[in-house]
Amino acid sequence: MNRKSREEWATQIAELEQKPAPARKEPITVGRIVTTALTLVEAEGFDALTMRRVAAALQTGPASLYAHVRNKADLDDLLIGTLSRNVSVPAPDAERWREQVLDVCGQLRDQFLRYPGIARAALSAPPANLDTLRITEGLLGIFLVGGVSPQSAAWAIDAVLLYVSGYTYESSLRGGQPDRAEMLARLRMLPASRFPHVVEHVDTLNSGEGHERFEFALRLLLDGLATAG
Amino acid sequence: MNRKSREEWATQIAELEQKPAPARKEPITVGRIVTTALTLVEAEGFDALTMRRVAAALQTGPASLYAHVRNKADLDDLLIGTLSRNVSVPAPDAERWREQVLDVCGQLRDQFLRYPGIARAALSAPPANLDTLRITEGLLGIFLVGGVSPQSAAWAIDAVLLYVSGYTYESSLRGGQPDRAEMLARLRMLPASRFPHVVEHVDTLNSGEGHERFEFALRLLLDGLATAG
DNA sequence: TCTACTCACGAACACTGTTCGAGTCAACTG
DNA sequence: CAGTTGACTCGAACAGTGTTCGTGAGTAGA
Repeated sequence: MNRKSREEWATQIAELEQKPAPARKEPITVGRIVTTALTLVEAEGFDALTMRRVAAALQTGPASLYAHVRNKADLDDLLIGTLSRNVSVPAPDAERWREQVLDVCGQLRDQFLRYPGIARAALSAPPANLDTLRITEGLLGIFLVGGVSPQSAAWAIDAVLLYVSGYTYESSLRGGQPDRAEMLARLRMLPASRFPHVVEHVDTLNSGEGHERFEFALRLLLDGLATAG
Repeated sequence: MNRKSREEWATQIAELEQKPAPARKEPITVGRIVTTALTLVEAEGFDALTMRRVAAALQTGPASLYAHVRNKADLDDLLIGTLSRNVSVPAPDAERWREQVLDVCGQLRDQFLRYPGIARAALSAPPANLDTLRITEGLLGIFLVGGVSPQSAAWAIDAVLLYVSGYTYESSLRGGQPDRAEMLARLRMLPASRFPHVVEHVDTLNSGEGHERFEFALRLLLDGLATAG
């Protein structure tokens, strides 16, 4: 029994003493990572989503996450997938196809707005995600039953989803009303000589409560579709 | 003459020796920073745009930039402003207002595509930038002369600019054809039971050469405008 | 009981944006 | 002409980022 084993013996005893119940830490899973990440984004925004912070919330180090998730980008995709799984696509109804599209887009919008800034991940996400494809599939069915040609439908879906992501991203950036008041004040300072139309319609430019702008843009797209075939 | 001054004396002599022509380094200006940043983005993309790399290209340290630029976000704004200054807005022509809008959007699109990924900065940029407001002003004039109501014009401009940014951002992410072939292959692997429409129209979904999708979406918006007033 | 094998994770690496404070130089002022 | 002011430069550092490596612990199978 040499010196070294004496030390080991001592540490063993010490461990015995100070570990009454380490309680077998609950194992890390992809699901736990995703839900932790989502609550983090919901509370503090997408910029606060950090491998380190997710790991800390799970009471571990960042290295532990990489056994379940390839990348941060991979994690972002998982989040978008989870959000997409929360929108329900209705069975196509030829009479109400426009409203159905608006409904799906509205659901997606609300999901994105609930997690501020996450739309950036949606813009960066690869389009071959299974969960987002489910939405594409559903929209495609709705468009086709509405009499839209496959070509137009495909491109329209692209445009519509792009708009939803862009809209929600912008919305979550420009957060509150103070920002809006500030911008109005700045717009009023513009010289009317160089910006005649902007100055004249400054109030109109900033109008639009709730999601009026959102619906307006989407209806524009859909109405154009109906006329163009 | 103590020890310290001897050292100073020595370093003075050494400097005299080794500085035949330090050539008075050209001073850093906002303009030099912006052009340096733009060439960097053009060559390596927006993700490579780093204060350190800009500083290195100017043969200095990152701290030197902060005397001319408040933030990295501030630098991003300057870049967007510079790009916006490169698009020329035509004098409104009631007969051709739709084509004029498409023209302006096309210019903006080409500017953004030339500097891959910079559209993200456009999405994050505050809307009260003087240079982007010049474009808004121009578009507003075109819409109004085309008989569009101020309300619709304001919202349509928002939608159109948002679409341009989103489109160019996505385009510069999904870079080349290998990516596209890969995605096509993946789409073909989908089970037709769950994704009937996607599988059936897989080729249509990925069609669209050049900027066909771009023009399609914008025309949809503008045509809808014409009918909706 | 011994051996694989998967998972957890401390430590480190190479980055990032940003600040501080000391130093340098040009231009205005008395 | 001397002196001071104020703008500019920039080395060093700080706190934070994503990611990898190697070690170690625990479980499952032979």
